[in-house]
Amino acid sequence: MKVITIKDIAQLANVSPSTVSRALKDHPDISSDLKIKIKGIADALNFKPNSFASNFRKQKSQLIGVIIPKFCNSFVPDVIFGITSVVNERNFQVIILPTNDDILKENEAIQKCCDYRVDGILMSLSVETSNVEHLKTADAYNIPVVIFDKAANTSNYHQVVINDRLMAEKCAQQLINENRKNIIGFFGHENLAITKNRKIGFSSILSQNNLPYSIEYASSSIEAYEKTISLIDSNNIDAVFGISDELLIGIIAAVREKHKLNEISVIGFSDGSTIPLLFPEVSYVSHDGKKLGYEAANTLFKLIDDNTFHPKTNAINVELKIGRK
Amino acid sequence: MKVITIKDIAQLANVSPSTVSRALKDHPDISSDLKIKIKGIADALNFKPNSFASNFRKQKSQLIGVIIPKFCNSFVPDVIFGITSVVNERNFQVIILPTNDDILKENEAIQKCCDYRVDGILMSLSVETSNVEHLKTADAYNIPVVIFDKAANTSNYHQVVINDRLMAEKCAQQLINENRKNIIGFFGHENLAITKNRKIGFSSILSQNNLPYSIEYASSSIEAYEKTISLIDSNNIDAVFGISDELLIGIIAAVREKHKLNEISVIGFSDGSTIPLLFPEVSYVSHDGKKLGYEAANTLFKLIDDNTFHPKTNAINVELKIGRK
DNA sequence: CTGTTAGCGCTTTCAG
DNA sequence: CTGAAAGCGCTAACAG
Repeated sequence: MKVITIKDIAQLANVSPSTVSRALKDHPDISSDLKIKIKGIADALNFKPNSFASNFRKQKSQLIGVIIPKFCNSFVPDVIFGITSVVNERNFQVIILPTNDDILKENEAIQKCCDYRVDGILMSLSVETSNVEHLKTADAYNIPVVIFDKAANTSNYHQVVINDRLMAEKCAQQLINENRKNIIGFFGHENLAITKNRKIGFSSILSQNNLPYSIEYASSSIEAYEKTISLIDSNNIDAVFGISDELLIGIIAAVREKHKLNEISVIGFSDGSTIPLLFPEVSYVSHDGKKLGYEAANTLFKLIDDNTFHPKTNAINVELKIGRK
Repeated sequence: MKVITIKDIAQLANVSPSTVSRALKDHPDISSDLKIKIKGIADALNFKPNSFASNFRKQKSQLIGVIIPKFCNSFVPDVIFGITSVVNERNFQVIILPTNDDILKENEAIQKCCDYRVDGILMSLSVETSNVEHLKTADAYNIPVVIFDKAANTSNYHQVVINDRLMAEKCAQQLINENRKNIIGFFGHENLAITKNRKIGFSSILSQNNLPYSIEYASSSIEAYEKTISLIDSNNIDAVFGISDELLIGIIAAVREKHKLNEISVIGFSDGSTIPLLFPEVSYVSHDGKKLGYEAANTLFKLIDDNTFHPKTNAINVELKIGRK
């Protein structure tokens, strides 16, 4: 079956292609009679404009590039869902480029976005990324960028993050309120601003209160699980903080296996999709990925619509939900 | 900063744009001296071909449309991850179009894929979709389609699914081996082939063995949780089957709250990302989303490369992992 | 081996 | 109010 173009309609209507183009987008210059006629023909033939061609002509792709390290857990998919909702609303499409936490792939992804002439980039940094120099490529193509979630501590780009430090402080404060005395904190990769900021918040409050605590690192559920198991065996811990759903799952698995769910307080950052229903005793900072996605995408569109908009870091509000004991 | 085009390079090299185009893609007609010269200039100017333009010219987008109902859980993201790996490997990009389980949006999504002239469509059906007539649109544009996971029971499209019926049979058989007598099965939306097939498998084995069982439906963790709570209160159930991670989480939460984890056997379909670590006592059919994604994307590329390839439904192998008691 | 030319489908001045 | 013509950046016949 042949795909209909503007030319075909023009021939049938005995007008020029430009007239068809104008009529179909309700250009005021075209008489309403002609509009009706042309639209009738277009409908009859089931004409759909080739958005590829029109975007090419307009030198915009109507594409937003989303660069992420991984799909892990439900947080990232939630963010993507939030982004996609906003982006589709504006009749753009999202292309997703995972970097697998590899800075080389991150570079390639930025380049791909430029090759595809995306109209904007949303990016969450890989653990290997300590500066954002490689985004200069996007600048050269005048593509606006918003960094979300895994951000840089200093950057000249817009950033949408959650208030990591403050919320980690609240977690620590909660453990103090519960009168915990022997606290462990599990964190992710040290390169990431979210690790740094959450660690600062967590540590500072405990130090101020002269409470002993120790810092552990883990990069998977299993690792967090194994470390927690041995910590429970060797120390008399009474509280564990986990920086993400992934680590919390390992921590909880270990605490449950050791039958310590009533004695050890577990707290951390979670999207609230799984843990609260299964373990209502766990307290968590509910970081809603969708909300972050909405915010990041909206910020990007502000930038697309008005490139005089000034770069800033925008922390969205999240809540600490106290577990039921 | 100006974006470099082939023309710029042609001027600097004193050759025609077509020569540049050919030289850059190692066309055998071009002398190697000239190739070196042209590539040198291109590198020096940091030229990157506008893939948008070249795709337009070649009438291909290098885009694969992925139409999914939701992002829920980690299964779908895993599938997308699998798809993206294969697709990126081939230098294509993925665009994701969520339908939110709405058949109207599904229609729109198909149309969007056509508008964007994607080179292939991977699609998982919405719960509202009972036939695949609307895919005719894609046929009209000669866009190959592969349906994955949430498939139609009869269709003329390629399908990549897991062997739902067989694996549900194995689950039922496992409960029989465990000598369970009072079994509940939780299923999702009745429209979906995966529900139908898993229900048939589950029911047939239990019926054959003259075991009583009852069928429940739930569309969220909470619903499964609430129904399980009241079933435990009112019946003397000793086993619960759940069709997905989402339902299993609700079921497990209820069983745990009622302190019945040792008495009630829980079994179902899961991606194995969360449940096994937290609840090693649960048996599950490990349906690996990545594998499904790889398979679906590879099938699509076979179709793109060779459109004489015949439609068929391809069930990938999965495994039942028995929980530790 | 290299250049000329036309054109992918659409939009948008410019001219009438 | 409508048409003619140019062009987005690249590719590929065709010609030499």
